[in-house]
Amino acid sequence: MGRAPCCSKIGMNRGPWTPKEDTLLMNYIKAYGEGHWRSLPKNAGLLRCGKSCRLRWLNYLRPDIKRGNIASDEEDLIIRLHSLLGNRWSLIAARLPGRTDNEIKNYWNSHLSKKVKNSAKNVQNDHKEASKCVQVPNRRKKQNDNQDSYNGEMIIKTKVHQPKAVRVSPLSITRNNSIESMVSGSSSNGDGNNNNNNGFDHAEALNCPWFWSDHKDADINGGEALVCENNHSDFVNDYDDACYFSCQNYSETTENMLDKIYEEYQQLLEDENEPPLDSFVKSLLI
DNA sequence: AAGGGACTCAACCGCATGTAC
DNA sequence: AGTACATGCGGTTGAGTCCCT
Repeated sequence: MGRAPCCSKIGMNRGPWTPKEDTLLMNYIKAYGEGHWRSLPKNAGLLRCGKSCRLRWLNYLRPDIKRGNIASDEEDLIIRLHSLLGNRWSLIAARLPGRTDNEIKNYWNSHLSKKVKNSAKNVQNDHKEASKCVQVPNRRKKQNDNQDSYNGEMIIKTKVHQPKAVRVSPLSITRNNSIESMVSGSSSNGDGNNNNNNGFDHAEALNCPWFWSDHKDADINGGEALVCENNHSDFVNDYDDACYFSCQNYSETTENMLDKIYEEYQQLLEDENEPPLDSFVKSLLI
């Protein structure tokens, strides 16, 4: 006997969502917060599987979803993070504010994988051409083996770490965006039912390119979205303010920050005294 | 204009993990 | 400790659209 389905599919709507369904879902989440996905469709009057509702919310309806084309700096970061993390889409998405893992995965599969493959091919050809003319000393050659090019710039080719897919808790990625704090980790309160807003620090949010919340399910950057249970209205207002602020400042700060994040990843890789990437990635996970 | 292949992306699926009891 | 349920993740699918012939 196989695993029981997540919900009865009899009488359920499938396929594309209608605007009416979207409205029902948005209104419900606005009023009661997200979570409890299994019971949500029934309570919201939707003929949808809970999983489907969750996906629709996370990938499409969340207010912090960033629409529009992926910018070149984002693209660059995706490529670099993918070289480090492999197909860990949720981890990669966690470093790209407003982007969903699904979006990044699709973008990778439709655009970047080919682009990277072509770049690799070109580099290979270039190396072939170059080796016809110049004998590269072994040591130098070895160094070149660790590099790849993308859009004319050299990027470091590192071993792709592809551990078994594990669930990622957004809490493990702390809100000051530093690797040190990621490794040391901010602790979870372990409380799945958060009615308290005590984690939402507006001032702190305003100091971040995008804000981080202690609220277990309110990490807009970690693939999780705003949750507000009963006292949602104030929280939503704070959230909207923070979002507005983060959008305004995002473009000014993101590029440097993304580079910084990547440099920190690299630093960990290069520093022999530090735990290997495997440990680092584990430190991102609970 | 038609048709068919390529591409995109929302949605689905199965499995792994977390959590409550 | 064991079990059932809830949730998250990555792979895959398929409908819609675009583009070329």
